Amino acid sequence: MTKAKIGRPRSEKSQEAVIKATHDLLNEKGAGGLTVEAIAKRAKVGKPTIYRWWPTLADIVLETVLSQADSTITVLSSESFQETLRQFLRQSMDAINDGGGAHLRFLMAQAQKDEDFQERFRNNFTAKRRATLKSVFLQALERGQISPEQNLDMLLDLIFGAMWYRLLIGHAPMNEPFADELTDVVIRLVQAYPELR
Amino acid sequence: MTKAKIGRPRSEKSQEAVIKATHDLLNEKGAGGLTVEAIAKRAKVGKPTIYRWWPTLADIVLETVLSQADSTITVLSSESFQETLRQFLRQSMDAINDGGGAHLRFLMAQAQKDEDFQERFRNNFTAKRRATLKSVFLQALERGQISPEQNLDMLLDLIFGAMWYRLLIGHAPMNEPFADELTDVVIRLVQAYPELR
DNA sequence: AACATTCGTTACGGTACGTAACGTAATTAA
DNA sequence: TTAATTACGTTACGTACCGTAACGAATGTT
Repeated sequence: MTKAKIGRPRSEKSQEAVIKATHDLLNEKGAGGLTVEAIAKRAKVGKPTIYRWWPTLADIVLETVLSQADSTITVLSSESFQETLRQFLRQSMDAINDGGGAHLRFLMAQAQKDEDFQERFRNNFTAKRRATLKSVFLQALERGQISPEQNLDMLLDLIFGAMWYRLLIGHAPMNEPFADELTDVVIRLVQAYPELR
Repeated sequence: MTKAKIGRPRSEKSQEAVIKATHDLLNEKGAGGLTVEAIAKRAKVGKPTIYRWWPTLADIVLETVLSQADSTITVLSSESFQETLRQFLRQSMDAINDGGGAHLRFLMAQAQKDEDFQERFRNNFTAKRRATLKSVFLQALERGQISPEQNLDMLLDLIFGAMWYRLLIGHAPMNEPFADELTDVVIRLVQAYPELR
């Protein structure tokens, strides 16, 4: 309980206003055009207040993403492995299409220009997403639903890689057919040892 | 032959100096810190000269990449499909490790903030890389080396996606074991119909 | 010789950055 | 109640880079 702190407490109202303004600006104007000053103006908050709590513009966006991605994407592991995977991929893509794509694209872009932020992004977002999906595979392994000799990290690179690649390049949509096709490919991969069946 | 133009011709010396300065700055200071003014200063070239020939900083980097990626990565299709694919992936990763990684990371970052450039990047780089690898698959199909019912575009998303993902996130190295492992996964995928053998 | 185009230099207005200084507001400790 | 502490929003500042304009000099064609 580290509650009893001295001095004026942080304004939750301002914090939420910053998060909301960031969210709205990203969806309206895209990854370009997002600036600290625009956020401050929109949120009716002082610039120094923003810099007091967030080291970087990208960290605001990261918090914006974390404050909702955690709640929207849940793993329902009650059904078959194939269905669990399919739902995970569909949910991920839905979250991107429903106003999360601009956020992720901005984060990935900033990670390329700021090494320190790249690490925070990796530890606070990417690693957690990987861990979530990895647990799905591990559960399937325990249940004997997939063949045991898998390089799980390679599988994660393939799955998340394909999604990120589509999002970043923009050559094809992130829709349900893609989610289902990706599911089928993975299923084919993890059952690729017919002699074990 | 559109050669005979009136007026002072474009200075090849300045053009090459810009390309080289961009290349060096990217390798020395990374994707951050690269600015038009830094390039102009280093190349001993006027800023207006740069803006006359390149619409955007990213377009300079794109030309820098194209001026060498085209020559360094070649497909040798003489051997087996597996060997051809393995060599393609190894060459791609070698090019990234030998001073192309910062370039590509910068390009991908800019593509997220500039829609117009994203399209140029897609058409002039990504699409060509995809076409090159696709031709490898098509040749293997003609030769009967891989099973026919493949969604080639999905395969390309998986392969390029995994490589980009590793490069951008930076959670694991782009080395030969990764190239070989990726090769094996793809081989397993395209031969996943044992009843056809 | 006349013309056209590019060259590098210098200078400019504009935008966003990140911080400092200020007085005010809110909370805790004495 | 008063003092101490921390956060707030406003304003202002210097810095960096942007993209363009203006200029005279350089280099080519006709």
